[in-house]
Amino acid sequence: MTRYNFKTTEPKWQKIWDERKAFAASDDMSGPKYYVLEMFPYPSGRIHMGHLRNYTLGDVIARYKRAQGFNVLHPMGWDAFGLPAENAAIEQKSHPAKWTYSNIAAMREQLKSMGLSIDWSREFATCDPTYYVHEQSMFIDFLSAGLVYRQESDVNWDPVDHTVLANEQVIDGKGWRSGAVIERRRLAQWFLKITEYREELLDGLKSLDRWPSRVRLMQENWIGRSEGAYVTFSIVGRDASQDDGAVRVFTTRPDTLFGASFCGLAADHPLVATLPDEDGRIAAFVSECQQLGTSEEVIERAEKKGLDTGLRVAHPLSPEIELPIYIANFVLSGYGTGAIFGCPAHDQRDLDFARKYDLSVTPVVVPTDVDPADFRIGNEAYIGNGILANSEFLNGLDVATAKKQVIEKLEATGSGEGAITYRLRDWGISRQRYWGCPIPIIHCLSCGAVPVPETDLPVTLPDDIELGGAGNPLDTHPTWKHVACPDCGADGVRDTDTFDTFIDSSWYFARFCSPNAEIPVVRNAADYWLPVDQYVGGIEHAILHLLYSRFYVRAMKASGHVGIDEPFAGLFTQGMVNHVTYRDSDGNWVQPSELVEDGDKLLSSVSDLPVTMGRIEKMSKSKRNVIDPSEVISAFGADTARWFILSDSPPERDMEWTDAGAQGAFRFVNRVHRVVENALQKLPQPGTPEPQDIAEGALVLRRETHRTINDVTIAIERFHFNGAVARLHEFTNFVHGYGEFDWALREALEALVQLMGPMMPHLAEELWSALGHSEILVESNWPRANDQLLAVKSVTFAVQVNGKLRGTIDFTDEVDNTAVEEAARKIPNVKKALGETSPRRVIVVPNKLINFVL
RNA sequence: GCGGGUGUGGCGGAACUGGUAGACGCGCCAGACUCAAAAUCUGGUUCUCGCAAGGGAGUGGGGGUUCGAUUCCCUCCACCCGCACCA
Repeated sequence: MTRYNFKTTEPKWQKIWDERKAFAASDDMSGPKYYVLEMFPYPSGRIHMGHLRNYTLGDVIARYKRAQGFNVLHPMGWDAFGLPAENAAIEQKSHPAKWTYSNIAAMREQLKSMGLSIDWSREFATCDPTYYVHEQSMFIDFLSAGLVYRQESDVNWDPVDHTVLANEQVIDGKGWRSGAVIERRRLAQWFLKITEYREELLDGLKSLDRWPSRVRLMQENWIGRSEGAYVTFSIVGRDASQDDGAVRVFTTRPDTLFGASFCGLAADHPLVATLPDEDGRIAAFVSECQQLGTSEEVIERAEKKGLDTGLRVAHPLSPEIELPIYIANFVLSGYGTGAIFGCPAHDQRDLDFARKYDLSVTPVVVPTDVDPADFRIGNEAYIGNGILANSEFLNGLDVATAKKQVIEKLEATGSGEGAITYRLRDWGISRQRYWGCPIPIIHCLSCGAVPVPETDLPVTLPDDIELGGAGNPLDTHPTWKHVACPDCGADGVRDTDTFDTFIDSSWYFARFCSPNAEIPVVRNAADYWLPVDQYVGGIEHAILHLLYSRFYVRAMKASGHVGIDEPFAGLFTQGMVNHVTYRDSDGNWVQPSELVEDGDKLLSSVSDLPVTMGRIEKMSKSKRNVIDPSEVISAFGADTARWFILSDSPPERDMEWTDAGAQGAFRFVNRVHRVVENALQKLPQPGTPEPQDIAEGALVLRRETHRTINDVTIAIERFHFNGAVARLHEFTNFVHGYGEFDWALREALEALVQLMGPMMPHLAEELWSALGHSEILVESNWPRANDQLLAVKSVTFAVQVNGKLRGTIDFTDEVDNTAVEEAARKIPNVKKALGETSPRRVIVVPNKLINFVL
């Protein structure tokens, strides 16, 4: 018997699959389809463990569904535009396209070595003009559908490099390359009206029952719908009919209006600029607020601070009450109106603020079981439900009714109205960068922004560019942007921005349905294949990519490109791949490959210093705890890598990559090969009919086989791949003990090989062929469990006294409750525990357990 | 700060709708084979008391519901993730 040689076997089967086009999705659209998609990779140059995990998970599903008889679409492409290519090009004095395409070639080879069941004939890269031409034409479609507009918006501007920076390129307020202090600049940019679909996007989440609930929740929070009211406070001593005569606030708690003790303005609220500021105190406070940063986290965590503007507003419903206006650092300018009224008794931030500035705290909602006269607010705001008090006409009402009535009153007096606001803002898609899809617009002095005519598409990127200089290469290119206006023929200028790369990934799944079509999407192909039945990817895309894509298909539907609302019917979010970290005694990170054993100590081969093991962390270059999947594949084979990544950890959770685990998987690969090879001579020919008489021992094996088929099938359906792996281990151990019962043994081994096929496709193919099959495994059908063999024959009852286990009894056939009780009482241990007393109750759970309650 | 998640042997983890906690793997221990090692095979492995039969404790801590709780409820602790344009 020969040892299994993955080095020759794996490429052999990859070649055979390739030659047979085994994974090409069929054009015959009559049968049931299944579209499996993993998030396509950014071509960084090498695959990492995250890819290995992602594509293994997707491949298990794809292979399983194919065996179940589905017409499976499982494509692969490249999210090929983006900033890293530009950075690499600058560093290597090369061109982003060259870098990108050579990375694609390298990564394609690596992915192929994993043995994925991918239809490579549909591959494309988003940086290819044959892809992005459709993006440009759809942008023009969206423009005519009224889903696009242009507006000034803030960007991070690097005054030294004359360039716009992404947020991640701004470190401590300075440009990452130039080190210059970053300015906020307003540039005219294109926006997609995602807010037009906010209700639908929110509503649609309810239908996505095969999405993780936390992703739905994150999107829900992101959209941030809140019901409340606008309330206008007129400024004492100013003309309320003028813009600067009143403060308009948004509140979700209009019921607490009588508990208001101040108004707060965001630092960049328009009113702030109109305030007299002789001593510069306001300017100083505003700049302090702006330095705080803009993220919600920072603002919410910061100490609540304010500055009294000296202005007073009148309470809209009792004008005799006057409230101070503060500029407050915890008021967000981008949300609501950028102004609030503060009700300290019922909002923690407002309470912290009121205590600091000694403002009044009047409770207006009192818990039902407390006398209003006794209700005091300490250091915690009361945000619960209750009955209104100290609130004139609202007194005695519950919160919901009070909200309704106060809104009616505000509307009647013209000082406010009920409203719904959202946190979601429109999607700014202009990027002042080279390596992206050019925005197909020509700016003309007399005609304005004119779309490039369909016949002139694509607008391609110029190749002769200078990267790394000052400014955007498209803008500084001598000729590229100068073109005639398509409408009037006068001198025009191209839009020199490119699309946000999230646009590229917002419709690629639709393109895979008809990847070579002259139009973006062929309707009947899209109608058949979409939506994606199972999408697999990282949780890091929970909001942006997934929300943009959900919006994008709605926009595509509005312009007739597709007929669906939701792009991804099922979503699976995988966990990260972690690894222990090592540091030497100087604190330098040490790679696993640099470790040397010295007795029971570890040394670094680089520094010769002792090494200690640190935390288990996400693989990252900076912590030097990266394991290269390609090295694993060349050392142990793809099947081992796949098997290990599927075993142990549930796929949605973070997993730890360990060398020992990989070794264990490798041992199992060889063990399965050995177990099957050893049995081969004992087996009857494939296809031998089931014998009439079957020995009791063979029946036991058959029952185990069919239970395994059942368990593994259910485990795969539920994405419990670690459970499927464990079950196959168990079954292999079981089969290994059998040396006879040849017909049943063949049945068992065939099931084993088929069940492990989605996970270890090469070994499974090899053994399937060794078992004498002429057709390849991927063309065989998934095994079916025989219900008769699944039926429970023997059962074990747990016997408890007062919930404590005192013994077990086995029955070879079904029994009734009295028989169980009778048998249970005979167990010596039980007898002892029961003593002379008769139990108060006897609880019997069929086929499970009997419990005597004393 | 707000929102969400996780917590089970030495380790990764299993346990379907409340029903024998620790499947399966790693590691470790013992044995077989071997001149020896590796590989392989067999058995054991939650802690604790006990020679044993058997008992006690045990799923982050505390409390509750129940005949019975890893599972449901309350509360506390620890760690992790998200919170605006980065792929």
